[in-house]
Amino acid sequence: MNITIKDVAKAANVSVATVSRVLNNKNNVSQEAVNVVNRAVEELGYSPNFLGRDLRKSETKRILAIISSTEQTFYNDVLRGMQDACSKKGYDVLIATTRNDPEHELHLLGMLFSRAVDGAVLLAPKLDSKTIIELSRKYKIAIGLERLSTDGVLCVTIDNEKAGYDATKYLIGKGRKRIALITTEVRSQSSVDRENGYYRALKEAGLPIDENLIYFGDYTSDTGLRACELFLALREKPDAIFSISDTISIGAMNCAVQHGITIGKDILFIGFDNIAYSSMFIPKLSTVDQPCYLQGKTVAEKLMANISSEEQDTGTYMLPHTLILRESTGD
Amino acid sequence: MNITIKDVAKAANVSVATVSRVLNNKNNVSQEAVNVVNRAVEELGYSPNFLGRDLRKSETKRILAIISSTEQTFYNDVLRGMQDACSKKGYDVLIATTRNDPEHELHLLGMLFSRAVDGAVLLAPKLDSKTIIELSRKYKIAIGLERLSTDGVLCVTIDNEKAGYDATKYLIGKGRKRIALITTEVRSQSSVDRENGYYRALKEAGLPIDENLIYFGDYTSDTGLRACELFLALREKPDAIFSISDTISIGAMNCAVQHGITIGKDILFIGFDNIAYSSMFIPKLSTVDQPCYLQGKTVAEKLMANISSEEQDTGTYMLPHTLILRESTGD
DNA sequence: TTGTATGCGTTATCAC
DNA sequence: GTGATAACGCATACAA
Repeated sequence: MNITIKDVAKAANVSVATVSRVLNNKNNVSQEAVNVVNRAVEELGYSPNFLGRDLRKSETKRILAIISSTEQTFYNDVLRGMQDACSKKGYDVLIATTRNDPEHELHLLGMLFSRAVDGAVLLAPKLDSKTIIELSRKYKIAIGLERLSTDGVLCVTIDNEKAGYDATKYLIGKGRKRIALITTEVRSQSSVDRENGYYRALKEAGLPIDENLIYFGDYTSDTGLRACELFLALREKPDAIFSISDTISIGAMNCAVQHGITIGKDILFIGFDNIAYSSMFIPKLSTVDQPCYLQGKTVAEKLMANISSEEQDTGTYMLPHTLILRESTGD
Repeated sequence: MNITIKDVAKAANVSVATVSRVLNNKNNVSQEAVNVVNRAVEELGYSPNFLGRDLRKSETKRILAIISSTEQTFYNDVLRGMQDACSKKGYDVLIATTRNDPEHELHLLGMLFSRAVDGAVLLAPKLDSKTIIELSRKYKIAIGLERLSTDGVLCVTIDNEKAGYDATKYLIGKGRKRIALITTEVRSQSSVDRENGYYRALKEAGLPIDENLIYFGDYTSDTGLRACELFLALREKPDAIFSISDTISIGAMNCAVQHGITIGKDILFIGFDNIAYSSMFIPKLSTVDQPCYLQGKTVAEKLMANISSEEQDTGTYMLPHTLILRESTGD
């Protein structure tokens, strides 16, 4: 049998109401009551049951961060940003992983529907836009590191199109003419945006778009390996490779090194995300840095604002990115 | 105002009890009731409030995995193992990060005390053994990837002492005489165990223990960099470096490469954890593989068993590790 | 098969 | 300043 507020009340010889008041630091209690209750709490080893409290208050002070998996190291900073923002307002952050299964993502959102959390941040939504927008009308949902193709739900992200453009344009500026792209089969908006930036830069420079130089895979280093292997088998090899994630780039560079390619000279590489390992790899990888911490902090703040307000902010916010130049582009 | 089971009952013209029965797939309901209730649920867009359900049932079917941060990529497999085991039994896994703050770890355990979750797995406990054992008498707690110096709480780990011994002995077998160790200042039992294995192997081979060859830092690649820098400044440099984590090793190898050292010949490297990047680094890193997925699966299974049983399993279980040999040891 | 009534542990609203 | 007591949303024992 668990110890409840009733037991404490009995032990302290006061009513449950008084115990509750003491526990919640209300000001309309006598010092004596505070003392006697605290002593009873201590003696009984009581800790309040939040299920009762949450039920009564209809809030949990918890928000859920839904990520694909913890393998993507850059989530770490995003989550740190969320936690910092949340703890400031008395919220806790819980994390759950979808493993890229839209169905499981929906299952996790069940925690939101069933009020086990007050809100949810989708950091790699696999559900379709329509479903998400539908849900966000009823529940407190925000999207981080990503945006929807259509408007209608709070998003905090970067301008991925511009980022893809910047990276590609930089390679063009280095005199590169055959710039390959490694992207994902999954049509996440961020991937599509980065691709579009790549296309725009090529077009602007009057360079042709060569389908042989575009590879569709997943976010793993294996994809990088396979893509690079294919590229190097071409009669006309690429002189630069832009990948939409650092992990892919690292796989691709691995392959290039094995083929005796001199990275930063024969072929330039640019990745995306600026993960910790990107600067530990030899040679160091040039990449696009997105402000992970800031995006996490911002999306959490805006979500909490939505939670405690009637009017809902459904805007899309784009934070600034930065091109980081290292050895893999000869810098 | 939220839609509750009452609203559904009213709309379906049945009692709340019947609605509840339908929702929980009880068999003692007529097909007609099922139909009418489901239609009402659909129409109203009702989804049950778990706070009520959980409170009533005194269980949440959720367990909490407490990790230091999501930056440690090997947690991914551990969590996958936990999730697979849990979903099989209808449990959800929530993740929360301590950021290496024992106080915050205690705060997170508050979710357990307050019954927001049914159990918790500590994957990098920073709290002292006494506190943990104390708590585990009252709450369902298990420890994964780690053990306590004393007995008293369910642990699933590997034999870290043996693993440290195996790694060091392998280096000795390669003819190495000056084997350095990079470990952590934090006295986690796993670190201490790995160190002790290192000492035992040296002693057994009649090699002296040289304090200049032992560096205490944290789990980051920066620690590896700094340690290696110091080692290379010694008059008598090491001919092998064993680190208690791959991330450290990668930092150390980075430093070695910068100094023109030939890895796998001048100096051999062995890491720990077999993270994905260890085989992507050039040269590929030899390491100790610990069965992350299996440890996660096992600890979750045993914790759930404890949750649904009177008698508590407080044993320590050690799963087998493997030495993975790659280029950094000249293999 | 169904409905009524009770209680899970807490907070909030009263009256005192 | 304090104590009864009524909610919160749900599941279930019991009665019908």
